[in-house]
Amino acid sequence: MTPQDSSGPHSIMHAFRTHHCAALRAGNVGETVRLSGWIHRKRDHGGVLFVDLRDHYGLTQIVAAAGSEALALLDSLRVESVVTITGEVVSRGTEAVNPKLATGEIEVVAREVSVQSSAAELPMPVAGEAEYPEEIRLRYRYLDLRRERLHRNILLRSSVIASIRRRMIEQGFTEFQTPILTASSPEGARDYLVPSRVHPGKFYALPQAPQMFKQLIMVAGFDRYFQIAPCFRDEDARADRSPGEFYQLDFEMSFVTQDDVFNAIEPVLAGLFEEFADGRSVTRAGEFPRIPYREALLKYGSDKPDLRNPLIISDVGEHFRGSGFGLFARIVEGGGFVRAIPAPGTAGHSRKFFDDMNEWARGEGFAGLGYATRKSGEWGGPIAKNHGSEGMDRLAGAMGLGPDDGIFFAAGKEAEAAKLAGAARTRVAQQLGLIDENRFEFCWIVDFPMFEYDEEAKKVDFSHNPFSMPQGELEALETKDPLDILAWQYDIVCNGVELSSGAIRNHRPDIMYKAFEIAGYSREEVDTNFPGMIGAFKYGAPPHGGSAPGIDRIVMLLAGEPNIREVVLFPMNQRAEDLMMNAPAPVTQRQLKELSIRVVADS
RNA sequence: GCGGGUGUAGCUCAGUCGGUUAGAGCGCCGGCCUGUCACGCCGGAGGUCGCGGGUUCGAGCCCCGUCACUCGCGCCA
Repeated sequence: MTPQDSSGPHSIMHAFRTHHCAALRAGNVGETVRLSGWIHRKRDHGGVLFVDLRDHYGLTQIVAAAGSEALALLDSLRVESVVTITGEVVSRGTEAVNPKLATGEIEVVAREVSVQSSAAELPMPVAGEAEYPEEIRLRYRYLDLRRERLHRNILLRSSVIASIRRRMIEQGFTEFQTPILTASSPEGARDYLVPSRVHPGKFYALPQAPQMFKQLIMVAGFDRYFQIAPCFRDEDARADRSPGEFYQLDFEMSFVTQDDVFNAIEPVLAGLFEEFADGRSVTRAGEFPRIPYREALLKYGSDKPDLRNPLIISDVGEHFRGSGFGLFARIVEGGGFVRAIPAPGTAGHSRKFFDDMNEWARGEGFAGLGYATRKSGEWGGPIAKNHGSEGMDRLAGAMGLGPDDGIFFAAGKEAEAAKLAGAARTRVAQQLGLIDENRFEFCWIVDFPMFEYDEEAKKVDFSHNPFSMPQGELEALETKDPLDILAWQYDIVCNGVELSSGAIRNHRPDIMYKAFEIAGYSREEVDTNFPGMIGAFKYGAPPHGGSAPGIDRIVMLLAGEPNIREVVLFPMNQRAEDLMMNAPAPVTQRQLKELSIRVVADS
């Protein structure tokens, strides 16, 4: 660690420390050492004062003896003051050993104390694990970051990024940097704009992702690009989505099929997660399940299914056609859907359990969640009563349920039924404790539809990424119903968290013009909006594809944190404000004038 | 933009049916204590009950509005 470690007590003392605060052991007893750090806790016994001294590495107990100058000085300092302590390492003796501390066998008797910086009364304590309001945590982020949990998360993040770089390079990838000041893209999320001084009235945009650039890197003849890439999107926050900015493991490969991309990245992700799994199991590389988009919506009610959840949704509408349960019969006959979610082993659950689920569904904005109870094969609840035991038996048989398994029902138009069924599947599994927290379950969602019908605009539009290669290429675009065309597009999902979406790109101008034509865009519009890319593709572009797993979400999963702010050093709040730096903030008239900007007061 | 939750001491929270002077723990300040490690003990300071309005003899509590934080929906090619 330091040159003094091996050279004994008579070496030249460093100004601040000979050891860090997790270094000293029984073997150092008798040495004179110097430590620097924060006063983590003080325990004043009158005749003797204990101080836990903390730095980046850990804690060491300092003792100040009765009547010493050290005691008087330390006693006068508040916790979180920064001090340098010089003193002798002594053994604690068997009774006083603290097994919870790496340095618990020893303590340092303070002979000399110098104050580097004294701390004012704290707005939030550093020691301990109590919860504090987000606003205070963000405003005093440097204090929050001193706390053990956050400190550990940020170090984990650093280790994860280092591991990713190593693994990507091992897979033959090369890291490149792409521009931060670039052009606004008409598709996608709202951009962050940056005004141009030299070009009044014109704006740069911060990249939502280096999408265009990485494709151009492939056109430029490089192969296997990656970047730990900052991305900027002006979208509202979620627990797993930072407002403003986030980082992606952005990568792209040339001359690849979808399988080639999967084969390249599965070992990176599986290896990374195994490295930091800390005892939790991880889906093995080469064994990530591939679930078609439509199947995911049916079986899991979501395009980002949590495969730790064993419940599978069934489409049971046909069972209710002409049924005595009129509500479902009418929904099915009107072209709607009924989806069933198993509630295994709920024979002993109270009526309240089922009613509470219905209440929850209403609270989420749905019409309601139906249910049928079952105990030793006997059905209960209004749906079963009206539908009849025989019909219920057939339905449960088709779902493969046992005599003590209840059922929840989500009914409505296709999208609504799927969404409710998916939310209910998650909720039921949580309530019944069916989700194993000690697993990382990866899957690919594949075969996304290329187009969808936009009800609002009354036209066919791209359903996800307009630059994906349609399956069947030009022939499919020219011969198939657009709504039946699938794209070479895929998402990586882990434990119900969407880590990324990616695609085999459309590298052929003729196919691109045709795809945009189906979505109602002219050749001229394509040329105007995407000049860099469409222009480049005219001079020989390799088939290529890639993806971009979110770094923040990966660290969140590995750290077991429910909120992305816990794995970001200096996050913004939900309204995209940095409370510590006070951003965004007004700027001077002079700055605005230089940029030819006039701010108009709004409403 | 919309919906749910929260808002009482620096921090975490309690506060009964609307009732007299709003409490506790931590922290802070003062004092005591030589083996603690979430040290302990005694004492003290500290409150616009988010803000505004209303109902009432009386509001931390009820009503209306508003603000802040947060979770979700929309949004996120």
